[in-house]
Amino acid sequence: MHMKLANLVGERFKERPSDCLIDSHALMVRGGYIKNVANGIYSSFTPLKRIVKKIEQIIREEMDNIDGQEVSFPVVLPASLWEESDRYDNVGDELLRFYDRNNGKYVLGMTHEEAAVHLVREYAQSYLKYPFMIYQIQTKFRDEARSRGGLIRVREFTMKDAYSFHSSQADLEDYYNKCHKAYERIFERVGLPQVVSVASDSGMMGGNLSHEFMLLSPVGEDSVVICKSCNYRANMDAAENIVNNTKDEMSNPLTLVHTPNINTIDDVCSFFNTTPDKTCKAVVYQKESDNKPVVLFIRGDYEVNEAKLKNILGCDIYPAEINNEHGLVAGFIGAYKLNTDCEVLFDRSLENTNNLICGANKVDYHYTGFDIGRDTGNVDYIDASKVTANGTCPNCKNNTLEISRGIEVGNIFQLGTRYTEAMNMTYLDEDGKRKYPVMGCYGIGVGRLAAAVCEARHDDYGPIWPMSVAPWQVHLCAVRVDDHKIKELADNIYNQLVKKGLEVIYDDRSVSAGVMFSDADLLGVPLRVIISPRNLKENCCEIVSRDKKISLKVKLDECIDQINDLVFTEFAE
RNA sequence: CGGGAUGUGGCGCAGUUUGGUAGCGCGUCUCGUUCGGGACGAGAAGGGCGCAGGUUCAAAUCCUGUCAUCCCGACCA
Repeated sequence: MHMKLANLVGERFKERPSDCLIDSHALMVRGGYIKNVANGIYSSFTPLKRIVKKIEQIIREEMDNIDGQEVSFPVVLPASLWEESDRYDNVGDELLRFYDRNNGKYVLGMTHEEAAVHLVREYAQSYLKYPFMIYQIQTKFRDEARSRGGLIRVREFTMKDAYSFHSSQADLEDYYNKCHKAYERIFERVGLPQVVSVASDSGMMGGNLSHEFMLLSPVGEDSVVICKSCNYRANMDAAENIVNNTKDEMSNPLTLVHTPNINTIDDVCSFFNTTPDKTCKAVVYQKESDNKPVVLFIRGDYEVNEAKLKNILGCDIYPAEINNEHGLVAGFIGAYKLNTDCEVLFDRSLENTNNLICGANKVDYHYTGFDIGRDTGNVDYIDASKVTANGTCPNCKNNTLEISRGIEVGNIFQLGTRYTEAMNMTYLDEDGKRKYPVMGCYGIGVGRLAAAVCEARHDDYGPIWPMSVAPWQVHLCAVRVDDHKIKELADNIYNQLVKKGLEVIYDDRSVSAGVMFSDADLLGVPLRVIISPRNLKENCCEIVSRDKKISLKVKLDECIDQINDLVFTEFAE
C-alpha cells in the first residue's frame, strides 16, 4: 500500500476561506481534512479520518480499561422509546422527528439513554448482574439551531457515549470517579493535558451531579468560572453567585421622581448620575408551561442566569413581551407596591440593600431610596444571577473568581433512576425486593475533540498533531525527484520505513521545496524526513519535527533506526 | 426565532452607487527554463454572476420573492 501525497484525495489551499472564523476550522479546510456538505454537516477526507480513528482507539482502550463493553445502538430510533422516557415531547427542536413509509414515528438518535435501557432491561434482572457499563462510538444527530466553528459545533457528529448501571448510588459514585480518571487519561493521551473538569448544570439529561471537561480557549462556547485561590471550577450555568451587600448607614425615604422616557438601566444611571449597582431592575420571563409571566428583581449591575432560573422554576422560560398587562408597566417595573398576579422573585443580589433606584410601576416615574427590607417586607431570595469576574468563590470565599471560555469536549453525569424508572427497568436485589438500577452516562465528542486538539496545537502554517493522534507518524519529503539518485534513495527509505511498520506519507512530487513544506505543515505530521541533493552530498538525511524542536542530520544508514526511535520514544506521549 | 452581513469559475476577491452583455490573483492543463520555504515565461481550459419572477432595447448591477452561508443573540446531552 503506497501512501503518496500525490495520490491523497483532497486539495490543500493557500488562502484562508473567508467564512472560517476560528483557526481549527480554517486549517481543517485549508489542509484538506473536511468539506462542508450542508449546515453543520461535514464529510471527512483521509487525514481527518485517520486522526479520528486514533482518537477513537484511545477512547476505546480507556473505556475497556474501566470494564466497558462496546455495543452499538441504532441511529434511527422509534418515537415510542422516547415516549417511554417522556422525552419525545419534552426535548426541543434539536431532536429530529420524522415518519417512515408506514407513517411510523421515528427520531434520529441525539443521545442514547433510552436505547441503552432498552438493550439491557431484560438481561439485568438480578443484582448479581451489576454493575456494568456499555458504550458505543457512533453518529449522533442534533438539529442545532446554529452550528458553527467547523467541527466545534455541528449537527451530525461522532460521539462516544457510555452508560453505566448500578445497584446503589454509592456504587455509581465510585464508578463515576473511575470514569473521571479515565477521561483525564484520554485527554492527556490525545495531547490535551490542560483539559479541566468543571461542575455543570445537568440540563435536559436530568439527574444530579455532573461534570464537563473543558479545553479553555477564547473560541469556546461555554463560560467557565474558575477560582484562582482554590480548585473551585464550574460552568457559568451551575456557578453559585455570592453577593455580599452592605447597607448604607441611613436609609433615605422612598421618593417618587418624574423620569420621562427613562426606561433602561443606562438611562436611569445617567439621569440620576449613579451606577447600575445602585439600581434594582426587573427582568420578565414567560414560563413555557403556562405562558404566565414571572418577574425577577435583580440588582442593576447583575445579569440573569437563565439556566439557574429555569431550574428554580422547574420549566423552560423565554423572555416575555411586556404589554402592560398583569400590572406590569414596561420600563418602570418596581418592587414597591407592585400590584400583579404574576409570580415575583428576588435575586440574592438585592439582599441587604438600601437606597436603590427602582421603577414606580407608573409610566415615567421611579423611586429613589428603595430599601428592600423596609419596602417589600420579608422576601425570599433566590440565586438566579450570573457570577461576575472577581466575584466571591462559593468554596473559599475569596474574591478571586475568573471567567474564561471553554470548549466542552466531554461530560459525565450521574443520572440516578430518571430513565430506569420512566422505562420501568427493575432488578431483584439481595433482599428480594424489586428496585430501579442507578445510571450514569458519559460522553465525548470525537470530532470536536479532534478540532480542539487542532485549536490548541497549531501555528500559522497548520496543525501540530501529537504523535498519538497524527494522521501519519512520518512525512517523507523527496526534494528534487528529477534527480534519479534522490528518487531511488527516497523510494528505498520509504519502503524501509513501511517495512518497520511506520505510518508514512510520502511526498515524491516534482514540486518546489516551498510547496512541499507548506503542504507538510498543513498535514501537521510530527516528524518530517527530508531527502535532498544537499543532504545526499553529506550522505545524510534530515529529520525535523513539526514543532521545530528537533532538527537533526542523520547518516543514511542510521536514519531508519533513528526515525523509529523518535516515533516510539521521544514522541510517544 | 430575532438583529447584521454576504452569495460572481475549485479558492480568495473586484465589478453593483452611475444597467451596455464579466474581470483579477491563486489553483488546474501543456511546453520550456528553474529547484531547500508556496519560482518564471509562453500558451490553454473553466463562470454568465445563489434561485425564481419582474422592469428595460439591454440586468451581475434596479425591483419583488425565495433559498443558502457566515456573524451576534436566543437555544443547546
